[in-house]
Amino acid sequence: MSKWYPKNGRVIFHVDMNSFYASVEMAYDPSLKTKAIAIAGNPEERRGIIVTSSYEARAKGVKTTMPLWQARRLCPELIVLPPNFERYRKMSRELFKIMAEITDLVQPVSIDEGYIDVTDCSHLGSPIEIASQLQQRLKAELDLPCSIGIAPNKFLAKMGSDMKKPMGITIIRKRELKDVLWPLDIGEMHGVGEKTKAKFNDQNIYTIQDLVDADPYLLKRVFGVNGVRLQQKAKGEDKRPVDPDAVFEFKSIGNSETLPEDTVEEATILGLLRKLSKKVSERLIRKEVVGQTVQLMIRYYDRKTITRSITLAKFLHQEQAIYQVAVDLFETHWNNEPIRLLGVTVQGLVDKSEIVEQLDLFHYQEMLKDEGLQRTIDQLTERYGKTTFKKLQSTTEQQPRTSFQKDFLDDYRTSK
DNA sequence: TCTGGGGTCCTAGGACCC
DNA sequence: TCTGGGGTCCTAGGACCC
Repeated sequence: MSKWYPKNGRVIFHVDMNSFYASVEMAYDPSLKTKAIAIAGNPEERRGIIVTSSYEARAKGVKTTMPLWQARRLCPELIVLPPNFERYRKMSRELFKIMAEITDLVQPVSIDEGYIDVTDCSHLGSPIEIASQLQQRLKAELDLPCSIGIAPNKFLAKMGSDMKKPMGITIIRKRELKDVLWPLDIGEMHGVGEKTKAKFNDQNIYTIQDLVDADPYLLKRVFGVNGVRLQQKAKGEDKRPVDPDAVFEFKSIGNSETLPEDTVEEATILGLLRKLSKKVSERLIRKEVVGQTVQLMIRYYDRKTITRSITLAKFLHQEQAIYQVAVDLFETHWNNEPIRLLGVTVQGLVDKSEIVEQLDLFHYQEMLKDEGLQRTIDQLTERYGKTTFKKLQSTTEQQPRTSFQKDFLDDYRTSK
């Protein structure tokens, strides 16, 4: 083992692509290099925002999430491109393929960043040599710049990759924390956003050092488990492993869309719900998963946002089924005020192969449409309670075992 | 002329079970 | 007839990240 590797402990990389979407566009069209460019959702529409921008644009004050019109005012020569996600996904696959040549222990965390556990890669050189080679390869073969953080755990590696951009390599060692990490503003910490920063400030915590020194009981009381966890990380402790399989463990799949104009028009609304349901269904089917909960999101004209969801007795993945539930939720919960955005998400995902019972759409239709049956279900729900009713309904449809279940089944059949 | 779209995780309250 | 307390599931909302 090389002397570069600690005897105990790990060596983790965090690889972060620099202004990824803009860099991909520049790689495709080199004439864009050195120009101020930005990727913005729907450049034609009034509600576009900056998704990413080149360093030239950033120099003019253009920032991510800034409304497009504001960016154009700051930087009139800005070249605005619509996002080409197909292109970015393809590039993403290429760069993770290159990372995977180092080791299998690669965990993508988003389209443009990932962790690599190189603890057992000493045969390839020192960590800094491996990182440097990786960075050069990504630049040479894909024409994409990246920054790499090297540290004994994920959190510190993540903080490291953020410190030198573009094309930086930063090593953070445990013994250097007090010099390189702790002086930073608490808001710089990964996992601390605007709200948490303000809350920390209320407790007289302004730097990461302050968090390290804070009373753990106070943190637990005011911030819950998150406070304690953040303090652990600030101290440089983070045991989370690099998990190559995490990327396959989807928990939800959803699509949402802002309307060109706020609307109360049902035809427009239902049209969008249809479109969103279709998109979600296609993604579920492509990933070979089914879900049990459908969530509808409504954002009103004043940005007030509500979510309403329902967990079904069966799993679903088909467009028509998702659409019906979404419409049902919509009809029930819409307050008739103008709508800005709609979203449809399917949660509680399970591999399709794990589901014995296949969902049939008409089961849900039956429940909704057959008035008589619906009344029966309502009555029985009232008699047995909602949770119990659902449970009993599914168990007794197979084979009742307890006397309680048998009684229920009698009720169920009689009233049916 | 404000502020997109894809997610994850945590919390808190209510219903219900035992 | 009144009353506990632990645990799970479901739902809604919020914070955060890229």
